[in-house]
Amino acid sequence: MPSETFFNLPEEKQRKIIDVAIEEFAENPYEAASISQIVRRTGIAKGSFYQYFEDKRDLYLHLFDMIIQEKQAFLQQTPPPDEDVDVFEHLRWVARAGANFELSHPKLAKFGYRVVTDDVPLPEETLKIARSGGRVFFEQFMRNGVEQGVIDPNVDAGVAAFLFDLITVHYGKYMVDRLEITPEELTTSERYPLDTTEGEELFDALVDILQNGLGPREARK
Amino acid sequence: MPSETFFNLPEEKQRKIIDVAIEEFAENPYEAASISQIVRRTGIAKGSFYQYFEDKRDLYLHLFDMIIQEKQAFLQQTPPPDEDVDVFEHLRWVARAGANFELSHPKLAKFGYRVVTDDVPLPEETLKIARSGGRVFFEQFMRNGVEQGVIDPNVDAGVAAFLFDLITVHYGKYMVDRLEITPEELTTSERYPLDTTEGEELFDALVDILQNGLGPREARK
DNA sequence: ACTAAATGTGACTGGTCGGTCACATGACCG
DNA sequence: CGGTCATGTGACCGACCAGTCACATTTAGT
Repeated sequence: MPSETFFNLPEEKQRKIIDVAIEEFAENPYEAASISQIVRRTGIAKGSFYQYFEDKRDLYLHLFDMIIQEKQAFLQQTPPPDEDVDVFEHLRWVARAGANFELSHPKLAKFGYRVVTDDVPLPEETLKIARSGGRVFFEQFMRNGVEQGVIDPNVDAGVAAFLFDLITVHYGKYMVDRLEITPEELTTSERYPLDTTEGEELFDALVDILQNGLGPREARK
Repeated sequence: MPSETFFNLPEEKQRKIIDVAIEEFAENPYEAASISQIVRRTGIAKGSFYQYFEDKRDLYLHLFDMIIQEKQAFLQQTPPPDEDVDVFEHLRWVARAGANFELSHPKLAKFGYRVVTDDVPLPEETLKIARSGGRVFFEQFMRNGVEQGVIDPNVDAGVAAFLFDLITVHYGKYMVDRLEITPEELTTSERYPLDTTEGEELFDALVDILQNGLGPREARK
């Protein structure tokens, strides 16, 4: 936890420190991220930094908490569809919200990505939740779908959840590649670049594959 | 490229160095992996190391080459099915071969995983190939499937290739988790732990989802 | 204006790193 | 033997790191 001294700081200074720190931890693996760099780039003295934070890990944990909160706030901004709507509609929302977050907060997303892939000094329990959280969530998801009769009960729920989890973590990055969205567009445009015809089509394509598979369609519909 | 001096070394010493180095680069991000550690753990002098390799990067590149070769040799050991076999059968082979490699060479797989996720000093072109290679390969794969009539031509090939790529990179790890395979089993058992009934079922489950989707099946077959 | 508490500062410590180099040891050959 | 050429060695260099601390500066209360 940052010290009270830190929270007494003018808000602008707080933000500057946090922003620079997030950038540093987004661009470098935890071990390589450098406090010396952070203080250099914020223009504060090393000693001041250590009056705000106990140590490197303390800063890291604080950033993690902030990002969790920011992401939750972001997701609640476009609330999920009702529980009883078609699960595929729900899945579509999850994928889209995740991708939009990645695009509108690329630094935060990069940070989050490192949390689940790098070696990082979070409490063991937190790590487990962050890493398997998706799977647990999606297994429930599958049960809902089966109940609704829109998911075949013979499908292996674990494998499906594994797929969903991968998708939420990686689909945003894929879309950025594919739509050739430049960093400038991310910061300048007001609307989310995925809320376009092209973007919607990509979500449709994904959900379609998951729903109907790759096999030929003549037999159905 | 390692110097001739290195290749003149007794084979056992070469292997020891390589093994320790792979372990170091598998366990740590490139920046955090330490030459000092490597020479400490192999028991050679720092100076000797720098007679074998130009620098850290040189060692890294050499390891990368070795791993590529080893993986290719491994894959050719169980050759792919004929080109004209059902693409889903082919996909099954790809996923299975990848997962088996991950299980029988966990250190190499970890190393390879870092290549595609970490920041790593490979030549730009090599990196691009390593990272997008899967997608390009799988797009061809999709074309074959459409020709065979086992893949619906309306499916978005790019999105499907994206899915395949994710799967080959991550499915092995998922299976190890799910089957609760311990590290000992990996080193002691002679046969690949995935060539079991349970393992086969997991491959079936995956291919089934990709082929038929998650939707209810009454309408088909 | 004086004081005391809060905040700011950067040189410094002890450590690790990648990489070098002057020198020691060994192997082979006459 | 002596000589020479390949190989081995570890102290050392400069750079950077996380973290500390004695001191300087600012702020606020009186």
